[in-house]
Amino acid sequence: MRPAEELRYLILAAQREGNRLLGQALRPLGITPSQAEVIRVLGERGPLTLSGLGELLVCESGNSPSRLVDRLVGIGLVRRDVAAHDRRHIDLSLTAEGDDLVRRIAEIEERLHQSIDAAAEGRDVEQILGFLRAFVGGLPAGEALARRARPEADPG
Amino acid sequence: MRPAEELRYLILAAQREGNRLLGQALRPLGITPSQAEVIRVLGERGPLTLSGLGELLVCESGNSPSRLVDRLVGIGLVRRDVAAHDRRHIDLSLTAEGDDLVRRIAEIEERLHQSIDAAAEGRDVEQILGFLRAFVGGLPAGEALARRARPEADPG
DNA sequence: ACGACATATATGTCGTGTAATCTAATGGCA
DNA sequence: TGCCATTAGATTACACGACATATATGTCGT
Repeated sequence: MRPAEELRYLILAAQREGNRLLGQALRPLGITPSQAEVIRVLGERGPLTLSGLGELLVCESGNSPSRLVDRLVGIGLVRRDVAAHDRRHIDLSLTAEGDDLVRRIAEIEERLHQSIDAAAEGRDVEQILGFLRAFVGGLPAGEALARRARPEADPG
Repeated sequence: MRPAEELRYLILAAQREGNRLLGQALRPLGITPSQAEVIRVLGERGPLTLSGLGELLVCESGNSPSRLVDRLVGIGLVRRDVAAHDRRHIDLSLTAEGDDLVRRIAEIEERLHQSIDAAAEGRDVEQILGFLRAFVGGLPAGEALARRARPEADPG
């Protein structure tokens, strides 16, 4: 198997296993990894419109994250209000209950990040970051992440 | 954003965008990326039982890939026969039509691999491979890939 | 009023994880 | 030998996520 193919499958495997581990860790909170991403983004950048949120999410890159948000509204973690100045827009913000989760999510994610650090131990992380940034650069999910990780550089 | 977190999201972004690109490229063949993985594995290692196939798939890690295979049987690319010696087992093999697809899939994947090579240009691929292998080592999807990439080392 | 465009929602298909269930084979034991 | 519990393999149901597409609705320029 040529290196590029192994790399492709390794990325698939890492994403799937990481998501599975995170899902198990988040289960006591009653939310999924994608839902946790929404809550964390709203906690840091909220309030946002639906499409504004979509531009910051790595999951659910292409479309508006309507259904994802619907479930969070359904379980009382997110509030959605029609914007006064433009009724096409939806203002999304965390409820008090959602706000409480932000910190607990961050703690759970931190444990995952520590296992990532362990795998990166003794390796040149810049090589890895550079490769992945080059691959996703210009693509929707990559741009969303760039807006999250380097918000000042956002020309939009 | 700390490096481990960016790494996590970069892996998510790369997997999603790569899968999206591959899905578009495979669309003319009428199959999805996961289905393509099944066909390539059956082409190289078939015939296999359902659980034997499951042990070689990076997608669909935990369970038997019944549903995935069902769709391939439905569109006439895979044949399933109950094993004579043990009726719990299912023997899976490619139909002639499925066999024809193996090469065309390989060609499409090759173009994706070239864009992976482009992103890896000038970078130490061993650093990247090492990190990802360490992260998924011991986890189901990582083991499946190890059996694929390094079949001789499979201890059974 | 009309059309172009942006925004929001709805839907269909597929993929994936979990868990429960079904069936077939196996092994222990009277 | 016959019975039963256990194990293995496969299937199914449910929920969520993701991509593509279609549709409805609102805003703005003309």
